[in-house]
Amino acid sequence: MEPVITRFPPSPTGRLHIGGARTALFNWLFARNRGGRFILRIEDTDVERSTEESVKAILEGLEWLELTWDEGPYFQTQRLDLYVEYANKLIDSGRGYWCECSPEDLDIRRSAAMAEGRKPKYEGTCRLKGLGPGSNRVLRFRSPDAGTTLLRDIIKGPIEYDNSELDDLVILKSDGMPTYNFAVVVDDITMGVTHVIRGDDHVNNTPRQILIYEALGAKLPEFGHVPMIHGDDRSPLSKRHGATSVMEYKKMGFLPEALTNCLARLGWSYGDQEIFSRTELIEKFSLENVGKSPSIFTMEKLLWLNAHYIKEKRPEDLVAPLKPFLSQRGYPDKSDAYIAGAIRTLQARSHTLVEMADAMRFYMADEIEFDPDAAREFLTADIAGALGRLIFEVSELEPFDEKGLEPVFRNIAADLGVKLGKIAQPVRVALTGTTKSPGLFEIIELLGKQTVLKRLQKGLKHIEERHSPDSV
RNA sequence: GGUCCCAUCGUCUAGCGGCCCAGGAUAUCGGCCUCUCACGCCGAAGACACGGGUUCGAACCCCGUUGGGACUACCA
Repeated sequence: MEPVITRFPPSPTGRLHIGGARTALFNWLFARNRGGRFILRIEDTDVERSTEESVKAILEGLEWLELTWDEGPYFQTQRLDLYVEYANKLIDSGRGYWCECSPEDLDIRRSAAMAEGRKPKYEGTCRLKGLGPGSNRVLRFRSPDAGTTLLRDIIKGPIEYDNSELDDLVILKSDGMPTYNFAVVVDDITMGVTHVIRGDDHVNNTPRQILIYEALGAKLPEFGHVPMIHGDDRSPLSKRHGATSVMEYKKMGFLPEALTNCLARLGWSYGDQEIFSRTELIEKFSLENVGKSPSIFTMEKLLWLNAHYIKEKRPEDLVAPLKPFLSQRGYPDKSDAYIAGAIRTLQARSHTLVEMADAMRFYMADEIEFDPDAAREFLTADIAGALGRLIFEVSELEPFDEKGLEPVFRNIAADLGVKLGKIAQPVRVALTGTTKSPGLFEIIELLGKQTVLKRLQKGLKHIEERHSPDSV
């Protein structure tokens, strides 16, 4: 069997967005699954809108998702000779001709046709003029007037088009640049692409492209059109639906494996399985299991998957990805081991690295603030005695660890005839400033005796000040 | 307007004529666990867009309707 070659051809006019990332992922997975090659090609023939910054942003996104390419990035603007060469082949075989119609003129004729209820297609005005190249002239592809073109789509099945629906499309613009439909074909032919896996929005371009393949006498690749991804109102995904670019998800504290897993399951499925490791994805991916209907992208599943991967990772492996979020919050530096320890207690409680970094404040900051509501409810006079005894016993405790801590608390609670929660909550507020946190004993051990005693004393002081006669 | 595509719980989906009065996941709600919050576990509610066919039998096949989407550029 001939080796599989797939490609991802973004146009550098923006960031790598969710839809593009999924297309890239599918191409990458398909190539990896079949032991083939994956090519990255930058389609920058729209010189007006293409930017180098976008190229960088797209590469950055692909790299973050670890969608490594085997060839490229190729740039279409560096392959212009090739398009001219293939255009000449078309001219020589009578399938290409120069056209002098001005865009303005065409516009007028198009809207006139629309207004009269006719098809707004190019009428072939310059077909027989026998024009040569010249300024303000474009090269058009001579499309057949009759017959049909069949697209055998791996995902959607066979689709037949009447050639009469297709008009003579421009293949070389007046600035000498090739148009999309022509450049793709030339590139895919010359790069040996065997499988064109792309978004649904290209289905209707495909018959035109097939016609060009045929006119060039080239072998057709396999086509697979994956359904679009929409926003929650079923309209195309756009900024108003929230984050659309892949790197925004990194900033929101998502792990690349979570996004990858999520994207893979948008449109593709493997029975009832939801969680896929990278190798599993490569192993199990196939175009046969790609669905036909468009899907809506929401963050619900992504959040769940992200929580799953955060939970699953070794704490020490989370340190590096978490650090940017910690320094972003201005926390003082701590050792990696300490951070890893904090992560361990927060893993099951965090959906994103942002959440985790926020929750980590009491571990990192030197001073903590008491949440007013929490302090009012739990830092009350009736537990001052217990707190005092706790401070004493904790200061005496050696070794200072979870195992030794728990009995201390339980004994005090038992002596007072109350449940553990009765003293646990005030202590929690004193240590973390809030009523929600990881397990008390693991917090205490990690924080260390000195910090714990300091915060407990501060808690006690808060109670005393609150209840002293001269305060209200 | 024309051409093309799509249609199962709110969402992602399984289903490829009988295993389905439709399964999983997520989200929601309830319970359990418990030092709080989570996690985890258990449970509840929740869908075959509609109308016609075909067939002994249809979520699955056909036609139509409706609703979405794509394309219709010297954008890609």
